Amino acid sequence: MREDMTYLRTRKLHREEVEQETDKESIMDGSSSPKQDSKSSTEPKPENQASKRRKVVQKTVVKVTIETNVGRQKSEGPPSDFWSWRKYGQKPIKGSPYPRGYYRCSTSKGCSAKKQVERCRTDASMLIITYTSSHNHPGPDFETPSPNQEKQPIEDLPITPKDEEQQQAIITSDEDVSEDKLHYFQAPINCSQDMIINGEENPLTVTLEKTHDSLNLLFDEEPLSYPHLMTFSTPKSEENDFFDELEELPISSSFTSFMRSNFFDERILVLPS
DNA sequence: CGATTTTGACCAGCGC
DNA sequence: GCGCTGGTCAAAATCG
Repeated sequence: MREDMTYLRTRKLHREEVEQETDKESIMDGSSSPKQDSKSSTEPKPENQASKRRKVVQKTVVKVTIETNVGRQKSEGPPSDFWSWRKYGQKPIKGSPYPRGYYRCSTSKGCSAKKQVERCRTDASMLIITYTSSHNHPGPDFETPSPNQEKQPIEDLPITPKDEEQQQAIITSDEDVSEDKLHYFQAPINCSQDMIINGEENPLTVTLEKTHDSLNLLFDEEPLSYPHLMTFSTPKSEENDFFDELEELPISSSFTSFMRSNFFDERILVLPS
C-alpha cells in the first residue's frame, strides 16, 4: 500500500522531471536525454508528425495467419520481418478478447519503428500486425551478427489449435493516415469469415490470389511506402533460412513462393537504384 | 549480468 | 467538460 503510493509518487515525479527536462531541452537545444521520442506529447516537434496526433502516423497493416504447430516454437510467427522487437506494452483492446502487444525495434537504439500485434477477434489464428514509423537503419543482418534474432511475439496470446495450417499475409499501407482511410483488403472484423467464404476446398489458394492481386494494386499505387514494410528485403542468407523454415511446412510452399516472387519483386521496384 | 518481458499507471486524443 | 480508450513509460520480474 505504502509502497504503492511511493511508487506512484516516484513515477509522477519522474514524469514531471522529464517534462521539465524536455522543456529545458527545448530551450537549451538539448544535449542529453536519451528518451528520444518517448513521450511525443512532451515534445511536439513538427519534425515528428506523430507527436500530437494519434492518427497522423505512417501505418502498415499486415494480417498473418499463423499455424499452431510452429506457434510456440522460437522461430514461430508471421513472416513479418527480420528485425528484433522489444515489447514495451500490452493492452486489452475493447471489443477484442485478445490483448494487443506493443513492440519497438530493438535492432537499433534510435530506431523509431514500432509495431502492434494483435489477434483477429474472430479468428485467433490470424494476427494483425500494424507497423508504425519506419526503420532508420539498415537491416538487422548488417547490424547484428547473430542470425537468430527474429523474435516473433505471439507467445502470450492464446493459440487455438487448428488443423489447417495456412499462412496469409495481407499488407496494407497508409501514409495519409486516418484510420478510416486504411484500406483493408478484408473487413477487419471478418477476417476469418472472409477466408471461409473465399474458398471451401482451397481457401488458401483463393485467398492468396486475392491477396496477390490486391498487393499488386497497392504496390502500384504506393511503391514508395514499402521500404519500411519490406523489412525482410535486406538479409540474403537469413531470408533463405526463413523461407526454408516456411517451406518445411506443408502449406507454406505456395505462400513462400508467393512471398518470394511478389515481395522481392516489388522490393526491386522500391529500391532507388 | 544484460536484455527482454510483464504489468500497472499515466497521459492525451476522441466521442458524447 | 467528462469519460473512455489507446499508446507509452518505467520499475520489477524473468530469461538466456
